[in-house]
Amino acid sequence: MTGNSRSAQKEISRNRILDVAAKAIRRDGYAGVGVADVMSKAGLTHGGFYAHFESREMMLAAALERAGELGAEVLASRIADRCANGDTAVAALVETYLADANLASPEMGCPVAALASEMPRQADQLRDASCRQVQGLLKMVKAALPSGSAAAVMASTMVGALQLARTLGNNAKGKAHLAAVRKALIDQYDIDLADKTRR
Amino acid sequence: MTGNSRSAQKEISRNRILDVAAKAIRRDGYAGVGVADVMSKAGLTHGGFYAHFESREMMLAAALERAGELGAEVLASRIADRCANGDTAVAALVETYLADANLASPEMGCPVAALASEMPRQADQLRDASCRQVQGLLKMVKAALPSGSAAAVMASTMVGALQLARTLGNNAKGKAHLAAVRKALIDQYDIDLADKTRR
DNA sequence: TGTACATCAGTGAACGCGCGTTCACTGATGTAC
DNA sequence: TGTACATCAGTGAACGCGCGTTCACTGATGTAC
Repeated sequence: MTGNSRSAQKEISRNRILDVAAKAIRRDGYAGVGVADVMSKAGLTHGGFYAHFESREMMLAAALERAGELGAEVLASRIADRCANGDTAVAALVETYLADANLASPEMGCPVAALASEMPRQADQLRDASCRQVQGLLKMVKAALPSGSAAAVMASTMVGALQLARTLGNNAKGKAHLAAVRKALIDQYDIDLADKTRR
Repeated sequence: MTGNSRSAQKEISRNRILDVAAKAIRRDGYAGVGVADVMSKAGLTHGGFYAHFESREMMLAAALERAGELGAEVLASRIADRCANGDTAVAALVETYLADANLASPEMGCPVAALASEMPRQADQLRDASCRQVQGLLKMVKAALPSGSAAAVMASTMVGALQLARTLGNNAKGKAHLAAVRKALIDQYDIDLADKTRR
């Protein structure tokens, strides 16, 4: 039976582990996340880990997927709010993805921005999962753009901008970088639209 | 005396270690680089490491600096070649930084692209060194752009594009991503220049 | 110039610690009769 | 309904391994006389 209170409890535990891990990988990177730490933050002991996951790597892949879902949810709802307030889709996307608040809390944000430079180095399963996250991000950006063709640039710019800003620091330097990129992207899209109108 | 053959030999060793490490961090990330591995690839045993560096982290910081120098050299010479062949500065930068060849060999390329998502997580010394690399990249990009203001976007885009492409893989998907970004960036700068002429 | 001594780059064994993984066990939940 | 047994999520100790770091030692190079 699948509706057991035992198996229901187990699934609750698994979900708690994944929520903890989804934050952990974005905050500390794949390499910074340990089995014992995740388990203890989920209120469990490390011994039980392998009842939930085949290996640490499988857990990381599942955590990445979870992080992608959570990140996309947050992003989508904030973008919807901004659009409801009159922003264009592009402006809403840029202002949300590159918000100053994301400097301080990578663990709540986009896993691609948090992990991109580690992604190409992972073993098959985790690497494939990472690749899917990138494709998901590209798809999401494509949906927000007037012309689909520029999605590769827009996604690359946003991911890169967040990473560079985070490296510069959660301070004036980092914020100035984000602000410059936000402004340039939005201005550029205004010009693009104007351009198209002119032609 | 500093001109000793002993101390000269030591400096040669230190340089060999740094060259090895500068490649290693770009290929395997900070987290993937071990003291023993670097030393053995430099033709030494691990015991001698601490005669050259105070700690693993100090070595990583020095290796990052070395990687930045080497990466900038390679970049500058290829850009100069392209400019000599008639490319604009922007086109030369974009085509060089986002060349397909960089997909396969991060260990020869820009350390910021190879390490950006790990950078914000490092301890003080390494983090500061990482920050300086980002600033160096921004400066370099600024020098190649017609209007300095867009350097933040251009640098972010190039770093992000290379990371996303590497995650997509050294295959058709990754190459298509790079090609899309190259084309869009160069087209955009043509438009920008035309725009400025018009006004 | 030659000899005795000092220096020091590099060696290789050992250390301690953290981490992924395993496993015997526990006790609460579910099942059979 | 109650009792005996089976299941299984989670516990906690132990394992083996890798890695950063330390240290006594070696042998080649440099110095003093």
